[in-house]
Amino acid sequence: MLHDPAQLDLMFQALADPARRQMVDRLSRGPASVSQLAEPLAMSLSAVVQHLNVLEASGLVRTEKLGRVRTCRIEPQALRAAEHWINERRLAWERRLDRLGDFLAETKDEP
Amino acid sequence: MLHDPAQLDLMFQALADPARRQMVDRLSRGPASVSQLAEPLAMSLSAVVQHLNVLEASGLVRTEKLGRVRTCRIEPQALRAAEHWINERRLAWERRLDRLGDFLAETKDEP
DNA sequence: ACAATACTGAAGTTATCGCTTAACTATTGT
DNA sequence: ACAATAGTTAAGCGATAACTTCAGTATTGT
Repeated sequence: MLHDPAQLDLMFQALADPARRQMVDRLSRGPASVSQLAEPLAMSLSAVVQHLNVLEASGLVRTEKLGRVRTCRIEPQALRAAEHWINERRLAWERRLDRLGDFLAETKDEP
Repeated sequence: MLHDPAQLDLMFQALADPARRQMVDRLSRGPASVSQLAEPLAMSLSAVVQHLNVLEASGLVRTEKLGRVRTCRIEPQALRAAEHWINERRLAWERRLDRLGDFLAETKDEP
């Protein structure tokens, strides 16, 4: 259920923005509140919340609110899905190159 | 030289569009001309060329023109760089979880 | 030489993005 | 009770993105 093309779309779109990638990077070192995520970013808290919503909609980040603080954490399964998409394409290409190499090697010294 | 944040930015931005991912997908099965790339896409050839330029600027695709046909192929190194970025963040998170698990296991049955 | 092919480039349009400000709600600390 | 903290929501705005059409340029096949 993670290969849903619509979800993949949201994930890559989410990763396309440098601020959002910075947020993911921060979260890869551990959970954080919204203000903690915002702290290194040169933009309003409001803007950060909007980025966070994009990340959450994409499935890359999950958040949980306790009292007045919203704690955010990475969803590794979603990261894995994006990773997997790229990996499959790259491997398909590289396997193709290998087969081509074999073919050339076999054909080289023939009658 | 592949971890240049600007290049990473271009790559993720390039992958954010479904049409461009479809083009990358097609190219993962082997080189193709611009028209071949355009064929399954419901848009003008001109639009495809624009997408292709984005892909090329990002380093994900390399093209070469012979006569009147431009042949496009995937650049696996660039794909690997994007893959790597995601992988590092995911692993950082998972290692963190592991350490946390170890800590809890050690602390569990103590005086 | 002429027509068809395979792009290329510019201009214009519409929609979406990434922000800002401002006003608001809910929780917590004194 | 009051103020400070933490986040939310809506409106608006300028910039960019994803197209379109149309007019052009090389190349190639007949």
